[in-house]
Amino acid sequence: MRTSQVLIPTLREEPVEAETVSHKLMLRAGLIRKVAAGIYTYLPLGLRVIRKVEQIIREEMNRAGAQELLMPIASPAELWQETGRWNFYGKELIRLKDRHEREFCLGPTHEEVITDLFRREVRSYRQMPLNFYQIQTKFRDEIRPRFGLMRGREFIMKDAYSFDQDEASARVSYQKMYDAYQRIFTRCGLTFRAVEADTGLIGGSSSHEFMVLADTGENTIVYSDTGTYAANVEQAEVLPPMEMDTDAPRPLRAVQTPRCRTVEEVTKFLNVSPAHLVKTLLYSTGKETVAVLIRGDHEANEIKIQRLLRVTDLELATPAVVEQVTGAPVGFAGPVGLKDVRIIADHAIKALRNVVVGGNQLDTHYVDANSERDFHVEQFADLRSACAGDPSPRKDGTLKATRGIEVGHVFMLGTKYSELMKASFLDAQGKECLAVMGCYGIGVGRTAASAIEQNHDDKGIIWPFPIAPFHVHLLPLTKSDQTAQVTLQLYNDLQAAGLEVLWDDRDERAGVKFNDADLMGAPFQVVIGDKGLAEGVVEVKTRKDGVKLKMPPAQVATHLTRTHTS
RNA sequence: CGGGGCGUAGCGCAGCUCGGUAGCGCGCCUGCUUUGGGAGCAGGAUGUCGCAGGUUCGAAUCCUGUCGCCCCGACCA
Repeated sequence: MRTSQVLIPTLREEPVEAETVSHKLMLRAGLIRKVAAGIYTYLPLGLRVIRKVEQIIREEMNRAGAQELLMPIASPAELWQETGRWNFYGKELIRLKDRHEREFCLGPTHEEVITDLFRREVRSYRQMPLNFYQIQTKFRDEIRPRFGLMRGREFIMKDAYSFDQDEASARVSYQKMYDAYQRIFTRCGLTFRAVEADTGLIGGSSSHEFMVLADTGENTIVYSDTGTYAANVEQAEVLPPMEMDTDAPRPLRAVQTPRCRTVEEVTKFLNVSPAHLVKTLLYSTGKETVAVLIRGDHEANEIKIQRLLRVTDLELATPAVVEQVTGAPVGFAGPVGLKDVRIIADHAIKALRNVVVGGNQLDTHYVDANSERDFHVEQFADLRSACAGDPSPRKDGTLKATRGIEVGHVFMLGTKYSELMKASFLDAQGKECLAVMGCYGIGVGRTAASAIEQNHDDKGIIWPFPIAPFHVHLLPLTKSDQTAQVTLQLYNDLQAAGLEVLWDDRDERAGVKFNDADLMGAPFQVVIGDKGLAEGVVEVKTRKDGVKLKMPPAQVATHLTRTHTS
């Protein structure tokens, strides 16, 4: 393709609206343009990348035995009411009414629609297992869209849904998708890791997220330094402490801690380590207020707390509630003498002796508090997030932490949707059974953006070959007949060799062409100019390492096909 | 939704305190020169100053409202 015949509006300056590398570069390299918050147009170059990622996904999904179909973007409210998600999904679901006042939503995901299809069309175990997928635009009215394609409100997703006769078979389907995902992200040139993830209130036995390792990731993952364990911190299990404090209990004392509210302030003032302070977090569940005790240097994990309490709604109590419950302003809550509130605690608390806790009174804390003697904990459980340095829950090493971008998620759904929507089939014994389901998502745009996060330098994008919008960027620098002739010849030769070629035929100076080519990030650049042609050569530059090779034009096609496959 | 910030030419910004002809750089158009890492000179085009009210002889500037966007926290591919 010739640059003069395609819209590639590169930007010289950094767009102010963009924060992350991938967002900046996607705008600067002319891949996308914003239409509204979290809603983008894919320009020709960006669309080529999207299509490449889609094609890789399509090939691997087909290879794994999934069949492609395409469901509608708009779906009727009734289906969503059947599963209760019409209400549960809340404001994230974009709703609309047709001319007859009938309610619809724009699909954020398609469990309802696919389950409806299954129950209408599938009768017998002989038709199973089944796995359907689609690559389609989704709408989620995100609270805060950001980072360009990383978190859009409208985005392209590959979603797949499997239907099996039983758990064992469902696990096979799940594993097939897991393996397909490994191949997909590997082919996209990403460094990633599959981690155990939260199964949330949906339940089910397994869930894995595929995390692209990048500092700009919105998730934290932990993994064993010597073993295979890896999980999202939200999910990662924390083992109960191995060793107990052996100090003899000292008598409880109240001390004045003027203007000390935070863990940092209190521990600094009292000169104790945060590991010997217990913070008391008050949570409202909608039904009651619960006190959660967490060691000062640990982080409460609200998902774990929700799971233990079996609630879907969990929020830190408002200052008014805190004051009502503790009789003191925020910052001085403690378990000692706390009335009418259940107290639950993280495992780590059990091991502690003589700790600092809030005094339930302004500017007051207790020191040398001990559980059972001074306060009663109803239940100890794993309630905190894992952190670097914790032992791996598989006992296969010590955990390390890193940031990740979630590009894919595979999920065992069990019978949640088949039960609610009565998606059943007849087994070999003629018995009616519920389909065991799985669902599997990949963010297409997010995958492309992640590739940029992992592959760029200060000049621009460095596309992995399989998803590059073009493989070769032809840069004729001079206007001689010879240059024109060689360029045209190369353009034809390289395309004949199966390479996708972008030909910068603009009347621009060398510097402009070089900079734009580096920005757009094709894996190879071929520079044609009178200087080289005088010696009978053109220059082949590899974007990744900047290495330049001189060779006769006739050798370029062979050289490139050999290089990129090696 | 809570907190912070911003809306002035295609892009990046100044002007706003203290009301009085709307500016700068880049880009764009024309011409000449230049041509291997973001050229030089000359000429030119481009704005309902986010929108709606109000105050005023007069509003980009002051007041009120509203919409949009960005950043920090709870969701997710």
